[in-house]
This record gives sequence, structure tokens and C-alpha cells, in this order.
Amino acid sequence: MMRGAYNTRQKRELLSFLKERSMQHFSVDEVVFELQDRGERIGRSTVYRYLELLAEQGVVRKYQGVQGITQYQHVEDASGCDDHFHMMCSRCGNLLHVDCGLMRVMSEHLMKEHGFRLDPRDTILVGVCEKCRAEGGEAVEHGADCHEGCHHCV
Amino acid sequence: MMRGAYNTRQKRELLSFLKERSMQHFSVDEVVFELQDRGERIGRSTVYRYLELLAEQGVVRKYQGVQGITQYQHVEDASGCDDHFHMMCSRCGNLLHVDCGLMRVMSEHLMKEHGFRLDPRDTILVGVCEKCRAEGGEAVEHGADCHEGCHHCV
DNA sequence: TTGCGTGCAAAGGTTTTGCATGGCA
DNA sequence: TGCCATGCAAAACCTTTGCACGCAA
Repeated sequence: MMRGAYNTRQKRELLSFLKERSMQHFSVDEVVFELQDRGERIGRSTVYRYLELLAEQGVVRKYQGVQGITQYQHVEDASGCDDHFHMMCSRCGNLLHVDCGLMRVMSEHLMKEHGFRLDPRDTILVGVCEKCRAEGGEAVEHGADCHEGCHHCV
Repeated sequence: MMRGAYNTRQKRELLSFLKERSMQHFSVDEVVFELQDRGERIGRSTVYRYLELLAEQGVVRKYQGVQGITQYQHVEDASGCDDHFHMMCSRCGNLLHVDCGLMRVMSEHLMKEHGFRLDPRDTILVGVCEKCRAEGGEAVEHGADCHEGCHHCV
């Protein structure tokens, strides 16, 4: 047989967790503790192993977050986040989606002119988000909260 | 006094290593082993501590590489890589510099329209470089090797 | 002489792995 | 019943920290 053949309780609980957290980002610890709070018990190794399998299958995305903690994201369908990019705020750690035409322009440019095939799934733009800039006393010109689903974009 | 006040042998050897590796990227292990090969002895903790100090001073850049290994880059002068971006090839691991007008356009766009201040120093664009694409049998349209200092860019 | 810098070892944290047991099919 | 999945503990890693000693100023 092959890996992932059995339908176990742990697998169902983890998938249920993922369903609720569609498109959201989380660490192994968050999974363990959240399921623990629900009274569901799941071993840490199981979470690691299953998320690894799901990452290979493309159900979740795996990437390095701040402080070397591996983060995972559940992608609704396989092509969910393939056409947009992610920005991570280096202060609050939040990860924002940028579905923006300019990103596609940049992708095409890097491919045509630099011979580089950019991978939106693995690339994370790092910077400081609007909220943290405001809290840090920075002048914030942009008014609307357009982080998820921006209408200002080309 | 303050940290970094003394001029020690270890510090000189590490700085010498950095000088030879200007703009290049390396891990703590690479520093330790390379210096070891030269017959110079330096403690791992010392490398960690000194690189941390240099990162605070802006002499090196610190970022998370693949597999959670912290990578460092020596920046020639403090403002060396502040105005351009880096692309990392997920196959060969090479890190390329992209000094390109479109990147600045993108920065400004993210700031004005998304309220996000992109940090070129911490952002790494991930994808597959021209060489690896060619080796992988991919059609490569772009002929010239314009990775460092591209003339095709806006 | 002062006190920062160094190196060793230990601790800290995350992730992986070995192995006996559990449970799905 | 067969064998994958699980969980525990241990191991493997990278990184940080404590502490005594070394050494630059």
C-alpha cells in the first residue's frame, strides 16, 4: 500500500482543523494546542508527518517563518495561491495575500528578461504592514484596508 | 565599554573571511569549516555572537535559508543591497542580485496602494534560475546571462 | 589590572526517527 | 490477519546561554 491509505481519527481531526483554517497560516504547535483545547488528542509526530505528506500532495504549503519556525498554509484548491504573492510583516508576523496585477507583470518580467521563473508559492515578500507602521508612528498615506483583495491594483 | 571594542585574532580572521566573500552568502558552519581548513581555530559560539553583532551593525545581512539554516551575507557597504532585490534558486541554492527598475516600481506600488513597506534587505524572491531551468529541460528564451547587472531592465 | 572576548559544555527549541503498539481495512 | 498509522522517547539539529579562563587595552 501507500502512505495516507488509512482513514484515522487523527487524520479526520487534522483535516477538520484545516477546513476551518482555509488559506490561513499556522505552525505545528498551533495545531497541537488547538486540537488539545478541543479535547482531541494528537501526537506531535503525527502532525509533523501528516503535514509533510499533505505538503507533498500540495494540500498545504510549507515555508520558513520567523525564527526558523516552519509554517504551513492550507490552500483551498491546489491552484489557490499560485497566482498571487504573500507579504509577511516582520513585526507582527502576519502573512497577507497580495492578488495584484503588478505581481504578474513582475513575474513575466523576471522570466523574460532575467531568465528566472519566479515561484509565487515559495516567495514571501518581507516588510512592515500598514498597521505596524501606524503603531510605529510612521506616516501612513494609504487609507483603506486593502490587504486581502485590493481594489487599487492594476 | 561596549560590545566589539577589542581587536582579537578571531575577529580579524572572521573579517578577513568576510572580505574575501564580499556579497556572498554563507552559513555559520561554512565559516567554521573554512577557517578550520586554513588552520585557524575559532569557536562556533564566537562566530554566532560576532555575526549577530555585525548583523546589528548592518555589516552583514541575516536571513532564513532553506531547511531553517540561518544564512548571512556580507554587504560591501551598508547601503550595498538596500536598493535591489535577491532571487534564490530553489534548485541550486544560488542567490542572485536583481538591480531592476521594476523592483522599485513594485516597492512604491506596495507602499502606496497596499500600505506595505517592502524591505529589500529581507525579501528573497524564490524560483528557478536560468541555468537550472535549462538543465531541467525547460525552454529558455532569454539568452544573455544578465543575472548580475541586467541591461534589459527598465 | 580591568573587563570584554572566547571556548567549552550545557541548555533550549524545533524537527526527525526508531520502535512497539494500536487500529483500519 | 496484514500492515499502515500512531505516540512516546530518544536522537539529531541548529542556536543560545552560563561560566571560567584568556587576553587586549
